[in-house]
Amino acid sequence: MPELPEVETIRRQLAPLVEGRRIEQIEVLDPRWPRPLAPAEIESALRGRRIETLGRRGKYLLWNLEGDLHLAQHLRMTGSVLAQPDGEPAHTRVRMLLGRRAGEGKVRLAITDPRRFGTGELLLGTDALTLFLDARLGLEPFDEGFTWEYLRLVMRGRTAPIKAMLLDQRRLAGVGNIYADEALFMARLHPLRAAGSLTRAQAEALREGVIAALQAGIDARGASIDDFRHIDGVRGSFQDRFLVHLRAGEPCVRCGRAIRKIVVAGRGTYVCEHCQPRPRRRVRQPPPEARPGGRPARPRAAP
DNA sequence: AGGTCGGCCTGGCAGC
DNA sequence: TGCTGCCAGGCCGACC
Repeated sequence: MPELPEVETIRRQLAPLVEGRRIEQIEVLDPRWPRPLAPAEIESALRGRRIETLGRRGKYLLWNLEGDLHLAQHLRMTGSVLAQPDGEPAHTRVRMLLGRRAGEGKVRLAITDPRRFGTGELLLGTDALTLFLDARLGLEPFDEGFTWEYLRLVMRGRTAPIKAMLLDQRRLAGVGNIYADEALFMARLHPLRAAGSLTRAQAEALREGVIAALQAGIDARGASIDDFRHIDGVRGSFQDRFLVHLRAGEPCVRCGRAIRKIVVAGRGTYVCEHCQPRPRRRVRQPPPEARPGGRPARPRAAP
């Protein structure tokens, strides 16, 4: 499923192909894709516009168009963007024809999405785009502001499992199920650990694990478990380098013990319970140095 | 108000 | 073999 590394891979491949071209034709075949707009509405808004830049924020692919118009595309679970496909790919939801650039031919694009969870939202103006994104997304993991302090700040007081917090896009943008498992393994943290219980050293390890897992995913041009494809239909290779994800029963690369599959936050979760020891109690109080500002303890309700 | 769960959606596959 | 039904999960809204 496209997470930050997969969307970034698409962006890097697609940007040099589409930037500077005009959307000559667009057909939105799935009425759910542009909601709340109707296909005809989004088609007429996009037709004839020049694509200035292709960006990314979290798992959103951002088509920045002339006239300060922005298309925030989300691939959700099974979306792909294919360039110059042979014929009509299966499950095509959007077709585009991009105009010529100096000395080059036109470019055909197909947005495919078997499960039809993907969306394309239209935003008029940079302010509207920023508002839209910031309401949904926390810091970018590669932003210099993503420090162990930030991590502990957004986790402070939380009793939900650390994995649930990593998957919460409003706290940290771009991490999904694959990279959460990989990052927690790298940091030697059990996914069920209460998010607010991390020590400074553990928060530092988690920050490094998140960045290392995402960078490894980008370097391998994403993970193709089933549906994710590059814009030329080629698969990514990160699925061959998973440390724990989808490796239930296989030996841990560090200790050799069998990796287990459990369910955390309703998601299939892979863990080495030797390297990532399971927490003893549900809630663990953070150590005193974990409470910057000395936030007073919340009074207990009378029984 | 934090935390959990169901719905969206369809291909793939286990089980009968 | 062919059918049924369950599972996968990012995100959002409903509910406790």
